[in-house]
Amino acid sequence: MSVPVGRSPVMADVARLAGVSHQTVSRVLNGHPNVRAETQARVQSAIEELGYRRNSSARALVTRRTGVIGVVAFDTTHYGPAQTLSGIEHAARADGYFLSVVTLQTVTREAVSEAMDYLAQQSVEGYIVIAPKRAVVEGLADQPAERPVVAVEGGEAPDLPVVCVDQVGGGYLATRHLLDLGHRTVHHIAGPGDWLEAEGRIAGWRRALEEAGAPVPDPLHGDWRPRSGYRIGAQLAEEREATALFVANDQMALGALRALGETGVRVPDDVSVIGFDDIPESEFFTPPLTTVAQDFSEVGRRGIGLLIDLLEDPTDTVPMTPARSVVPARLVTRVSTAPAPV
Amino acid sequence: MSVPVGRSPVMADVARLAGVSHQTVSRVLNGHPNVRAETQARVQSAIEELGYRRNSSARALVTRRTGVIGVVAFDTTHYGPAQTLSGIEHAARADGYFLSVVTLQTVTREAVSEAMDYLAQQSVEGYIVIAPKRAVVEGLADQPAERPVVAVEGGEAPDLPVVCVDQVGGGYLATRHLLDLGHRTVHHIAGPGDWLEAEGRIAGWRRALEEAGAPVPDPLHGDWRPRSGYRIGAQLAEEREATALFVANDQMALGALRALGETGVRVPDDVSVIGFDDIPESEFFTPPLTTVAQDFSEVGRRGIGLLIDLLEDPTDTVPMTPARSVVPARLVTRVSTAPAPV
DNA sequence: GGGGTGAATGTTAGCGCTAACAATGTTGCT
DNA sequence: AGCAACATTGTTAGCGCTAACATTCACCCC
Repeated sequence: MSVPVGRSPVMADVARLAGVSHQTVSRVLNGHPNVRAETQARVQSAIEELGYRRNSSARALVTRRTGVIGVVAFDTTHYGPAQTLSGIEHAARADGYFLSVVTLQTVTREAVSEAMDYLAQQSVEGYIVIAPKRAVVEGLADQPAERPVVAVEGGEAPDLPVVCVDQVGGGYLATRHLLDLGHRTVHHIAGPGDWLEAEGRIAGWRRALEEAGAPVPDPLHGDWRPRSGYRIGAQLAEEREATALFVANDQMALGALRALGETGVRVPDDVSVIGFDDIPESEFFTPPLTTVAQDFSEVGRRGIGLLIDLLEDPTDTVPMTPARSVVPARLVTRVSTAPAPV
Repeated sequence: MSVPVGRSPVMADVARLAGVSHQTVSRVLNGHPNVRAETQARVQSAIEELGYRRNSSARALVTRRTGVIGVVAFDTTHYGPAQTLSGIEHAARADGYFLSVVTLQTVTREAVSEAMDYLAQQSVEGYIVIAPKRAVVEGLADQPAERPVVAVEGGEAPDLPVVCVDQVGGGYLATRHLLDLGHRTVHHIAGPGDWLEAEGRIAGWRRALEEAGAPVPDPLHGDWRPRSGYRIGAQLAEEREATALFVANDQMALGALRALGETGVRVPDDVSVIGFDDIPESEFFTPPLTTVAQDFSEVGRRGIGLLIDLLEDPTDTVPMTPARSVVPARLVTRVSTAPAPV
């Protein structure tokens, strides 16, 4: 008896040791109700004695379920995406699913569909795609869709279940905050044009300005990175016109802060600056940055929740209007914003 | 003919359409040499016509290979770990492996072994464990080790293949840089005591000081986060003793920079500050931070390389001295360090 | 006491694939 | 021509599991 050498134990080994059929072992493993408590205990201890572990491939082959969710992520060096991924991972594990992750260098339609193809090789049951660009979301909707897909940060994706942070609301919140402080208008350093998050934040900013009857300056587009914020910030500092600046993310805000500081523009005395994301560093910028926080973990959780609903839904029908879940943004007030100079 | 409805096509369907046996289809799929070009083309087009995709579970069942590598990561909200994960992911995909990731909230021995257990359910072929704490590495060495494990950032793990950045060298580099600028000694804000990276950086710092015959102040331990750097920085500013400060990561350096600035200590005129990590933000700190860069992607690549060697090594013997790969650190000079005040 | 009921267990048949072997056809060489 | 060697294809068995059905047994009720 004891532990067989040479190969790892299979169900039949456990069955033999426990003096039952392999099917009874299977029943114990799957929590089937009609097994005598005494039998169950015998099987259980045989499992432990042998260190038996069920072969997931064999199981998947017959159940036609792998329990694997494919995730297409990108650019996990940024705070937001990394946090979202982490939220997805925890939620998935809590529900007993495994995650297979592909991270993309470039966020294009082709790269995404290639990644999904790669994941399909592994028989994932469904996908979560972090889709921050319009082109990606549209490409996603075109896909043959053999398996459920949930888009995260997919803006107002028309035909796809989506979870996202309320970017428009966040942009509105930020702008409104500055207008409430008495600024005549608010300039905006935006993200790249094709990013949905950038679009949403612009929309919220514009709405707040229009609602208040304030002039709407042209938004200035950066590339999310500190350097672009620095460049645009330097330009604004030179023009000496803006008194309030809404920057579409904290990294660019950092660059802008630095450019302003270097040219002798005081923040917040001369210019108020507000960011977006609330990265851990922003509390310690010079000066500490007022910003808009997003609950990325919640986005991940809801994304997984939505996908699992789709996977386990017994009715095979796709609902007319795909589910849509919007997580609110939150204003975090620190030092970089102050009443307009008189 | 055409696409069968109701179920996805299997190898037999392709075989029928192409007029061959299913085994020939298998041979084409596996790139077996002895298949006539014409047959291969016929099979290929049948595959495309049906949209056939090989069932990975069935394949894994018979080959006993899942092609899945389990990754135990933690705290992917920090720059370094997130970057490392990304490097691992790209390298794995390039070699045709899939990644199943578990991220941990707490880095304890138990959490790691639980995570590995979870991954074992999915029949991963091997593990990459990001093991930044001594306890974790030791726990890893105790594991039954049914499958290969590679530790990343595991310091000088005794009995385990390890890939890590040369933390000692990096600490030495940073300290040496400050000593070369004429500072009498260098104070150190270290990471938490049980972190291997913190230990390594301390060791390098200490070696550089001792080598130069400089006094060795007590290292002050933070928790990697900006706030702790701020607290310790404020304390140092009050003491007015240090002229050179080596901070174990950029986030704490940011906090220290802020504390110094608030108390009127000028950087680098009064105090030089050097960080570690070279996060994207550090170039735009006030002032731009001199720091030590780590090539995380390279770490990920080497980690996967090592593991795959282990997986595909035909000899089953574990080498006497496990492989060990050390990636050098690199000094990035910016504005926050300057010659000692006279 | 007999038959119906349901709980507990066993037996059998695949899931879709690859490995091993068997059976062809094809070539080159004596 | 005839045979060996090899290239090409087909046939069969089985990986380890679960679903479906079959069997056994205890129990209950009229």
